[in-house]
Amino acid sequence: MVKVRRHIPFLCKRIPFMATERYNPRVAEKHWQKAWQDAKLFETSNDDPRDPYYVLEMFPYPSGRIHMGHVRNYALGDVVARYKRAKGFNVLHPMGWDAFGMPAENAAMQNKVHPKQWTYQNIESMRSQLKSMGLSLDWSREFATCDVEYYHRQQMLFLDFVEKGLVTRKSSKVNWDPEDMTVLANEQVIDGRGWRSGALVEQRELTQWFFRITDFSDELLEALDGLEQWPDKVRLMQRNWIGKSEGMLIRWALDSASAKDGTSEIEVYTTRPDTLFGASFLAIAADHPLAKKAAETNDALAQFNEECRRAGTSVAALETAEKKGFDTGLRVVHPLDDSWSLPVYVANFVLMEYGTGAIFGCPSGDQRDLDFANKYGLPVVPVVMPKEADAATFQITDTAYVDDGVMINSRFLDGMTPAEAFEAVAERLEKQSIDGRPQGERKVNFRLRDWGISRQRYWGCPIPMIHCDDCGVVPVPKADLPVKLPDDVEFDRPGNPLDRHPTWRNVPCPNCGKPARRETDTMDTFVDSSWYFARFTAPWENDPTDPRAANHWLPVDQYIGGIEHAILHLLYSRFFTRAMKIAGHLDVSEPFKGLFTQGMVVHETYRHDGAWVTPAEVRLEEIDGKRRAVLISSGDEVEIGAIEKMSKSKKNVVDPDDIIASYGADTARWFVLSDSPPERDVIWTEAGAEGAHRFVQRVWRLISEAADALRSVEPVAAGEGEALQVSKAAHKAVKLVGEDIEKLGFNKAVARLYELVNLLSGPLQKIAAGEADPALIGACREATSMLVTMIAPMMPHLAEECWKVLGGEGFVAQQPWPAHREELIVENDITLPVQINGKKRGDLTIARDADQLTVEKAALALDFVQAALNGNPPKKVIIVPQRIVNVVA
RNA sequence: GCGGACGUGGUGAAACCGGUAGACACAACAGACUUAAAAUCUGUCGGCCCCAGGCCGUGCGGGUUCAAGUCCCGCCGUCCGCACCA
Repeated sequence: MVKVRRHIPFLCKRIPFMATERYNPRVAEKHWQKAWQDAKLFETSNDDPRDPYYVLEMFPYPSGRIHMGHVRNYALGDVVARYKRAKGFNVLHPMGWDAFGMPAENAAMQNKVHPKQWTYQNIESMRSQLKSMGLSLDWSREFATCDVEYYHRQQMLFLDFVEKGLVTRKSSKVNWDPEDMTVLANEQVIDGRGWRSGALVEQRELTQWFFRITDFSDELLEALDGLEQWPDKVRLMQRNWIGKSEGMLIRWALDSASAKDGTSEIEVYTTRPDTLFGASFLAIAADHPLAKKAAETNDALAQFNEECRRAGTSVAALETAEKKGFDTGLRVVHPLDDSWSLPVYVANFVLMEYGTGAIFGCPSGDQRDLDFANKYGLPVVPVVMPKEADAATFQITDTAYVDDGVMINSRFLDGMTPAEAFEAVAERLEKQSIDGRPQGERKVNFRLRDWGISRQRYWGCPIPMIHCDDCGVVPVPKADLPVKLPDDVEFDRPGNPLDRHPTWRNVPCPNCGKPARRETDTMDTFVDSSWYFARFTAPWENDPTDPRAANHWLPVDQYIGGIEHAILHLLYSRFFTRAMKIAGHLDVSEPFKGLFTQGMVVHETYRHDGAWVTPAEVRLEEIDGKRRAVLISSGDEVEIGAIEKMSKSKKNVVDPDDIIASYGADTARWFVLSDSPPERDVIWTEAGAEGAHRFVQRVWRLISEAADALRSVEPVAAGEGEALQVSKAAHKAVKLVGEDIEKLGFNKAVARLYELVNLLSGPLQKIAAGEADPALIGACREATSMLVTMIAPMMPHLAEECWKVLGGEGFVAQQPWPAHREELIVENDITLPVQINGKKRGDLTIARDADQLTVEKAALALDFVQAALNGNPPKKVIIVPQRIVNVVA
């Protein structure tokens, strides 16, 4: 038995089917999209008196084509937007383009296209792709972040932030490619080498612009508690990212032999002062001033420091690398015992950016320190042990003990808990002094660093500052904004074309008029996406926002996007909103009230002769229950690989254009909403898409064939018989589907709609055949109206088509969500499962309002209960009202 | 390395606050219709057995409970983020 399925079936062959034609999405979808546009149905007024509701999906990067991830993201948001409109809200649902960034410059280098041209062309084609999805977007508010009109306002905001002291300049490290003479992004560094040149990448210090997000560390952390409509995991990720810790700064004196020219101590930050007696070394970052100084007279150390700098700037690279250290030869004196001295190492896992760039290592209490100590033969003294362990024999060899317990080998701390020991050490060190200052002080530390926004690239928002030899760094006067990107640039050489632009760079100083130079760094693209949601509320304004409009719409009621943005984008936007508030552009602190993070779209991978093959080149067969894949062109068998995130490199991509062209947008939307819960990954399968499409056709067939009979009758809920079952099912579905959509449980809403259609199919076929009584027709008239209104947020074109054939007025997109009647939903009798000793043995059907005693009596009278009890009284009868009966025999 | 998640039939999943495990769909199989195919419709569909019944079953091993997919402890596996990709 061989079954063959083509990936994309062609539905052009029209098959006559009883009275009606097959639904043709290609015609219907275009028609309704135009009709909505002509009626300006989704253009939103800021003055509408209804309650506002702001739905926003993360705007796309214009890579050129939409992918299935976009389809899923925007389908989810569109359901919410259309549903909320039906619930009577004035909905704002805008769209724009996150249009600055590296790919445009890469394209410029590779294909000799100007980034601007490349970007705007991509936007053109992606806009028409998005429009083919039938999204209820207000396109009149559209903008791209690379529009001068947008980045002009971003420059205004930047200057406001400078004025409010929210911007600073300081030195920070970048990946430097010595061959291409250019700064590389982390993703451009592969195994420590530049992706293009292959040269070993170095770390270089550059003076760069920063937003002072760390001024808000505590505020951003505390306010997370108020974000109740955010996923817990995102709040937790942000909490960990901000990384508040309560610890101590401890000053360690260098011993007399080590101290030289002004440096007499090393300041260390620790969260575990309680483990001080377990210390066996100090470790400092390669960029620590002392490491640099020591390297001046120690070539081997200088070389080691260089090696650390080559490791790249990403934390992941540092931490996964083998832990290495280099003994500086310096020694420090233990703060609680001046006869005890410890060695000072430079270590590759200590970061200058965190704390003081120096740590003390307690090998018994930290796995990393233990590995380090074992490698370099340093002592390991256990200082915390589990409560029940024996201090005399407790030892640490390969695994550090990191849990709570009792202090040992720690002199005056012995017997205390670590928390008590923390206090004891803190009190002592606060009183001790070194060089006239306390040796230790309590300090709250954050892992969060200031936000470096300088990028040495062309395709970004120019930072509106001017460098003057006499006046220093001077802001561009607001009247001179925008600082426009020059169009006449070349990408024939690596590096930032703004740096070598002959005229753009040279300007008179706005202060003194002498020749000066523009800042040639542009802003991180995260800046662009940190306030676009506010700009959407009044994109026509000359100022960055119209505060009235911003306060009317913000915070965004429902924000939807990928989990990959859980930390940076969302944290930066939260900071930006606060900064804009300080600058008077709006009066809210949090940008997003509700957040939803959707999963990815994944697909099977296929390989042939070691090369990846696209799904479109493959035919799937099933022979004797075994799935196999063959190349359409040659018939060769193809290896079916793992299911992975759709990516160009693995070629496991499905082009939404192809899907929409063959099945229509409604099928694509329905598919991505079905089956998988939206927060989880969804596997795109061709069979699943066909199944979704069959449902589209089925709904159309059932409704259009019965439409003639339905059109002329009044919708009315029935009181008895088969018609009552129809009414009950419809009213119940209205209630449950609404609840599911409110909770963003779209897969469950879809399942309930399938259920309703399954139930309606018999009666509707009867009506089409002219065999139904008036009560059934009336009930079905109401039920189909309800069904069509309910599928409208998900499959808007099909719904309009059905609405029309049923003789509905106007657009279904403007219909209110149906109201259900509670009395049709409540059942008089309920069926309770009856368990004996926790195992289900049967059911009990009884009046809904029966009291506990009645239920117990009825349950005990059941024959299988009697049989199980065998004449004995039950030990216990547990009745959970409306849920279950459990008889313990 | 650190941080976060996830794991239920052949597959995607559902199961509210600890209360009928597998709703709904995909795939598969059987039948109806058809000259045939497609489409459509009907039925079966976790495993095992002594099959009107029963036993086992939610990654693995323990525990709490009248009752565990759900709570607790310990493992195993998969995926995501880590500050210049967006």
